Amino acid sequence: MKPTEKADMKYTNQRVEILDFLREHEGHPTVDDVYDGVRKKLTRISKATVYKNLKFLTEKGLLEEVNVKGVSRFEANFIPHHHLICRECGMMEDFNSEQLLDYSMKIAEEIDGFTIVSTSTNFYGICKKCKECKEKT
Amino acid sequence: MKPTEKADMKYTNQRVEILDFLREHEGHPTVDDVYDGVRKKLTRISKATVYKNLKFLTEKGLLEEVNVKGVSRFEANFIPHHHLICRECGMMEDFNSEQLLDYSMKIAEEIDGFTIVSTSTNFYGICKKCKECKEKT
DNA sequence: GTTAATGCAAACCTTTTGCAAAACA
DNA sequence: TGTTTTGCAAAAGGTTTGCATTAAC
Repeated sequence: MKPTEKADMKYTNQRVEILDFLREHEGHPTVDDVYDGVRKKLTRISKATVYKNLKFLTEKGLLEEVNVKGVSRFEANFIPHHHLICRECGMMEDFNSEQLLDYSMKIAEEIDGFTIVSTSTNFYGICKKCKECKEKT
Repeated sequence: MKPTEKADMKYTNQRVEILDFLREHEGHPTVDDVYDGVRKKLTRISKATVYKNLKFLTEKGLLEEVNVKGVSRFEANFIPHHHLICRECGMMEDFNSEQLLDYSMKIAEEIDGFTIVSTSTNFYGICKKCKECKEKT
């Protein structure tokens, strides 16, 4: 937990560990991933606490939430980026393109009646693994 | 139901009504929206049937599924497009930009190990309604 | 000391599943 | 007729909530 980010909230062990976990794991962890990870340090933490904190921290703007196939995933990454999403297995990977961000935001500026804060492009397709699997059959 | 689209499947009343409903309602209906809509014509349809068909039709490629705030929404719109999503109320609106699609697909072609089929950019922000609401307080 | 957060269990909501009956091709 | 689909109810996730206890400030 960096001292620079003193948001208006109580810094409980649970909250700090959840934030730290997400900052150390970039792979879009699910709630269960966070729960399992944090439980290694705080063995008595409850899943409800994880849920409550993930929601709280998302509302505070400290986390981003994405939903793939009905499951919430979280990230503490503040650099805007895009996603590669596999239509087969739901696998999700970050993908960076400064150009595309710039381009999207330029288009966003021209939209009326909607104040755009951020953009994110999802690239849907088939990942290497699933493609190889399919070719075998 | 257009006769041009004879996919390899049985055309039950339920299935046809679900497809027709989605073709007539462009506002990203939820499962419940579809259920309520279709039930006006087929009063005895079950929600399980709606679920099964939405999944089936999505796998057949006749529908697109998007997930906002943990709830699935469906569309029968085959023209690729983008979305304006309100961070406050979850409201979702279509947004078209041929330029952005072209640009994204051009970038997609350069991605290794992932076969990109389509792209979709989400513009996150605050809709007019929510903005006015917030300004009042 | 006051306020906010935790942990537990129960509740909730969305989605899936199993299976006998019915509908389609 | 053979196969797929339906409808019902039950189950299975994922997520939220209520409330007494505990921790933070």
